[in-house]
Amino acid sequence: MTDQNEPQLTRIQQKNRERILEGALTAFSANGFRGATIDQIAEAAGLSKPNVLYYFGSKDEIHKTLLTALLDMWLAPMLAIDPRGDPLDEVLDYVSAKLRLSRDFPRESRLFAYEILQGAPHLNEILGGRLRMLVDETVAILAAWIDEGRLAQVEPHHLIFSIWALTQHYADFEVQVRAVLGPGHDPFAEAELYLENLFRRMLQV
Amino acid sequence: MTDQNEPQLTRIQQKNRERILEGALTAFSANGFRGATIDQIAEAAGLSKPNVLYYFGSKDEIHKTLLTALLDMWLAPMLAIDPRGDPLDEVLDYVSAKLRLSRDFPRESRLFAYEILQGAPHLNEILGGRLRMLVDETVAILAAWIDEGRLAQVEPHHLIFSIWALTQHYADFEVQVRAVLGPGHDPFAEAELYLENLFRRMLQV
DNA sequence: TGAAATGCTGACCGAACGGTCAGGATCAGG
DNA sequence: CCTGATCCTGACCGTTCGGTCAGCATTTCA
Repeated sequence: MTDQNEPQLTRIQQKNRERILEGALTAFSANGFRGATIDQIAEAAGLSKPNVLYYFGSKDEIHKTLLTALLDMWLAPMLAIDPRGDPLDEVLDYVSAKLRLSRDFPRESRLFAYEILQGAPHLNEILGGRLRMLVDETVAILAAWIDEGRLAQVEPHHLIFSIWALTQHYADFEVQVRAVLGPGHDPFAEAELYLENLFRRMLQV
Repeated sequence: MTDQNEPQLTRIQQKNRERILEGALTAFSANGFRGATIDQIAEAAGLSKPNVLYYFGSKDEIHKTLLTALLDMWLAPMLAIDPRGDPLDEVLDYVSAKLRLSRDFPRESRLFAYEILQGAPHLNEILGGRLRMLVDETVAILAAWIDEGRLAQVEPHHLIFSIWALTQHYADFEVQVRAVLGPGHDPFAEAELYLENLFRRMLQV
């Protein structure tokens, strides 16, 4: 039972669609949806503009495809939280994993940031649907831990928000972070230490 | 010695420039620089497009004027940190003030977010210049407090980043926050409690 | 090997956009 | 009331952009 949603793509289709999405990720994350042009995407992908539109019907479709394809990667670390694990370790692992995503996939982070800033025109139903359900499950786990006295009393929704905010900040506002720190700093390495300290202090009972 | 940088504006100039900046703030914060059009700005300001360009030479000039005019408001709470005050109170007051800015001026917050995401093309020299100096001063205050044992040992730069990240998140990602929380929540009121708790736990010695 | 399917492109289109300009309306103040 | 400065606009311009299309090239597979 392999995934047959997109009925078999040819070798060329597979390669070129991938190239386009890769180029589009660079373009969209650098300039936002309206700021990026199909020509930019085409050049980054090494294809002609009409050829890009041969594989994806419109600029919008490329954008939508990118966003939905990336959502899973973005949400995966939250799913990895194990209700049977040690509460503090689980949260700290989540923070660490999310920070690594920011470090290794800043373009993806910025893509989402643009989308949410814009008012999430493409993700609106997902935010209030799948994402909200996923968060609710995680909130339930956290609430149980707190009830059992294994985690300090904090509001679980906002705990999650704070993890998102703090980790994504280092990708989305990287320019600012680097400018303020000046040269000779490794923002992500420092953030790792700082955030572990922060959440440890806040969540230890 | 009144501020005479802009040699006296007429009554009409003053009113219309203000209208344009107000309309531009709405347009830019909703769609980003490239996403906003001069026509949109003109309509929001209740003026014709050529008239907008009569007061500001270009779209870019409007944007730049907005950004620099807003910077002071945005940085003011950090300047209000008093080295002679109680360390924890001072930090918590700063957090609270910054969160109020997010609540009351979300458009301004989003405007900056777009600018930084873009790579800060208009603010680059400010980020590494005035902002960095301002942060360095605040860092010095925080470091002194930490040295004196009046604040827990945390890296001051990243403390400031975390305040920015956590407070701005509620303005910039408001759509996501509301979607995940669902109806019947007051994100900012909850955030106030949560963040005070967070920073109190983290910073108390 | 040949023909059908797939892949690709140059040229082009219409709309949107930033910006200009000539000239008319309005206002300030002597 | 007159005049010069300020204010405002319709019409227009060149460019950019998303998207189309006719037709040629290449690949696939029987």
